[in-house]
Order: sequence, then structure tokens, then C-alpha cells
Amino acid sequence: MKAPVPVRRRRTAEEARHEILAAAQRRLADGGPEAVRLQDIARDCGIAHPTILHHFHSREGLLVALARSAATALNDDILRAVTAPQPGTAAVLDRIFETLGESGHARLLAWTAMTARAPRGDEPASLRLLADAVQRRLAADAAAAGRAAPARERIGFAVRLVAAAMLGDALMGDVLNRLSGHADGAAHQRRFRRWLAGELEAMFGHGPEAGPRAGARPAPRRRARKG
Amino acid sequence: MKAPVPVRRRRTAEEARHEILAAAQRRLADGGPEAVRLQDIARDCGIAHPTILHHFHSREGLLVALARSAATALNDDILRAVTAPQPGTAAVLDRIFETLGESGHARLLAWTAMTARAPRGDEPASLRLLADAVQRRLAADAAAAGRAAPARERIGFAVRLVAAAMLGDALMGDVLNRLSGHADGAAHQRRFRRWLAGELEAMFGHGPEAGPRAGARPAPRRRARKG
DNA sequence: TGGAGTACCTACAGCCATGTCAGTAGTCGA
DNA sequence: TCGACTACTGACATGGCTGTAGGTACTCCA
Repeated sequence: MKAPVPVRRRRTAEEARHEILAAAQRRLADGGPEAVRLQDIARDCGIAHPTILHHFHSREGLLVALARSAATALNDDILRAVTAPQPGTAAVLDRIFETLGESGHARLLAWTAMTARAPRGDEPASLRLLADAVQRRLAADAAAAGRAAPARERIGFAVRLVAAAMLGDALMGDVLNRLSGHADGAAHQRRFRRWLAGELEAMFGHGPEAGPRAGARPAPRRRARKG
Repeated sequence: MKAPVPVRRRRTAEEARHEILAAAQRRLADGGPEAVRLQDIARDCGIAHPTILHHFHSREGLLVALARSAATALNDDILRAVTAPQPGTAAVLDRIFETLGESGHARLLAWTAMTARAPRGDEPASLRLLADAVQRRLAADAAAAGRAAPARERIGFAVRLVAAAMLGDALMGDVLNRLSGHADGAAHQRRFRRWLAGELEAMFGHGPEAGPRAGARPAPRRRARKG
């Protein structure tokens, strides 16, 4: 009845490490930090737990690797979300939020921060790169519209604001929803992101009316100014 | 040499529970969730670990109590920060950030969210109350200045934005600093809060010039408008 | 002042997660 | 096809953490 599953499946070391990390990430994301147990991860991967130790030397080694992989994965995701072909601000926020929330990156990052297992600052300063990208785009748009480009520092702060807010929201969105008295969390969070997108565009003289008012309108169509 | 420390110190049950929770909170705040061990907490309190079990029945019981106490403590802190006698926006942000960061409430809350040990929604919707308070103040200020009061929904969103951002910053500020390429984290975070305060005041037509520009000025003196 | 109640203790039991060891079985090159 | 290499395994050792049992001492009240 049961298919003759090969008793052993042999992977390359890299494959094995990757599978194990993925399983560990899943465990961490939806079970909290205490759920990262070698035996469970091993079961998820269909291997014996000493194999994990073989590849990562110790549980601590696995956790460090996990933190590193989380950081780089997050970097990649963020950069991809921004480098993507000219989406609206709201779309960017949605995409970042999804990445952070659904793939558990926010949790990974939070856990990383909480346990002080942060990788040695050898990762690229991705938020700075991100701010650079945003600045370039805003400067181009401003030039096209005959306005002055926003100051660099404000852009940096805004990026940080969005990063912190999206992280906080991805991580503790449901708590915030409860504290706000909102029953339907997801919908409210979406409207919140729409609103934030509008405010950001207004903040940088980029919105449909270039005024400070944006309200909770559906995502403003900023492409109109260019077409 | 060693002072004749009383071998046993007898507390009321409430005192004991309180001490234990405080110690547990400290452990959690600066050691991560895996650092909440009965034996360590007991040592911190100068008691034997079965005493903790006597008061909380099990480790899980302690954790649940911890989550509850964290939620109410955070509520209290937030409300106190806002109910306080008319501080500037920047001061409020600083105070909330401190509460969140230094007393480890952000970490407690994050852990609560991560392990899905959230207390049953019986806590007051403190963010809603907070938004109410902010709305009252803004309405009064607007009336005094002969302006229209900001819409309720925008205030709610702004409160949520600030909450998420302050949580994210308190929890993962150093990570954000590294990703932004800022070496001196604390100073940058402070300037960031100043900037955010300015933007918020501008956003609600409340700043010194009521314009969208606020930059990184030192906290605007909005009391001038009233004196 | 004696007894009930309970905060607190020491000692111990059991469990479970990490880590070790010695061996097995795929893979690859000579 | 042989040998080296290594991914992988089952069985076991170990340590530490939670939880139990039974006793001790403090407090309060009749």
C-alpha cells in the first residue's frame, strides 16, 4: 500500500541546509521561538535530527544561520519590492507588508532582535539603498513636474517610518487591531496602508493634489500626472 | 561576613506574584523568550522555584499571567503618557518610546503576539481611547485657531501609525539603524522621533507654520499659539 | 496559645532536547 | 570496481528544566 519510499534520500550539503533552514523558518514563524526544536524540524524534512547537527554543528549554529538567512532574504525582498516596475505607493506598501507578514520575515527579524543574535553588520545597508532608490524616483518626478526635490534626510526618515510601521504592523497587527477596537483586522489594515500611502505621497508633494489632505481615498492614481 | 539574611522571607501571595512577574518580565525583556526559566526567575527573587509553581500552578500559568500583566501595563503606560499635562508631540513620542523600549513592553507584546498567548480581548481598546483623547485635543486646538477639526478616521490611522512605528522602532530599532547605515543609533532614533512629531503636527495643520514642511527642527513650540 | 491555613523549603522524579558515537549507504573519481 | 568521502542513521549519553511530595515555619484568629 505504501509506496516504497527510499529509506534514505541523499541531498547535496547545500540542498540539505536549505531545506532545513526553510523548515526551521516555518517552525519559528508559526510556533514562536520555543518551537524551533531539532527533532521537529528533522521530522518536517524527513530526516533524523543528527543530520541537522551534521550540517550546522549545533542548534546554536542553526539559529545563527537562520538569522543570517532571514536578514538576507528580507533584504532581497525589500529591494525587489522597490525595484519592481513603477508600482503605486500603496502597492509597494502592500507588497512589503505581505512579505513581512506572510512569509514570517517580521517574526524572524523580531526574534533575531530579541535574542541579540543579529548578524555582524556585514549585510548591505539595504534601507539606505532603498532610500537612495526612492530619492532618485522622487527627484525624477519632481523634475518632471518642475518642483524642487525633497531633502534627502526627510526621505531617510520616511523610509524608516514605513519600515518600522510595516514591521510593527506585520508583527503585532492583530494586537493593534484589538486595541483599536477593530474586529475585521485585515480590511482595516489594508485601509490603513492605503491611507499611509496617501499621506506619504502628500508629504512629498507627490499626491494627486500635492496637498496635505489625502484621506482614505482608494489609491490615488499618480500616473495620471505623467501620461 | 555575610549578613544573617533571613532564610525565609514571607510575602503575601499578591506581593509574591508581583515580584515573580516582575522578574519574569525582566528575564523576557533582556534575554528573549527562551530565558524565562523557573529556576532563574526564582534565583532573581531569592526563592525556590517550586514557590513559583505554588503561585502560578505551572510555567504556562506564569506565562499567561505575564501576558495579561504586560497588556494592562502597556495600556496604563500609554494612557498615562497621553493624559499627562499637555506635552509637545515630540515629548509624547519620546515617552511612549521609552516605555516601550526600556521597560521591555514592546518585547513582551511581541512575544505575546508571536506565541499567540494573547489575552482574551477583555482589555480596554486603549488605542481607541487614545484616539479619542487626541481628537478632543485637536478639536479644541482647531477651534481656538478657527480651523476645521481633522476627521476622526485620519486620527485613528495616525494613532495606529505611531503605535506601529514606535513598537517596531522599540523592538527592532538597532536592526533598522544598521540597515540604514547609522552607527549612532540612539541619536538617530531621537532625531527620527522629532521629525515624526513635526510631520504629525504638519499633517493635522498643527505645526508652527501649518505647512507640510517640518524637517528635523527641534520640537516645535506649539504652546506659543495658546499663550 | 493552640490550631488552621498557607507561603516556602529541600529532595527527588521524569521528561525531553541537544549532542555523541559508531556504523551504513550513496556518490564520485581513479 | 575499488576506495575515499560524506550524507545520513539508530541507539544512547547527558544535562537541565518542569513538576511533585512531604515537611517547615510564619501569620492570623479564636
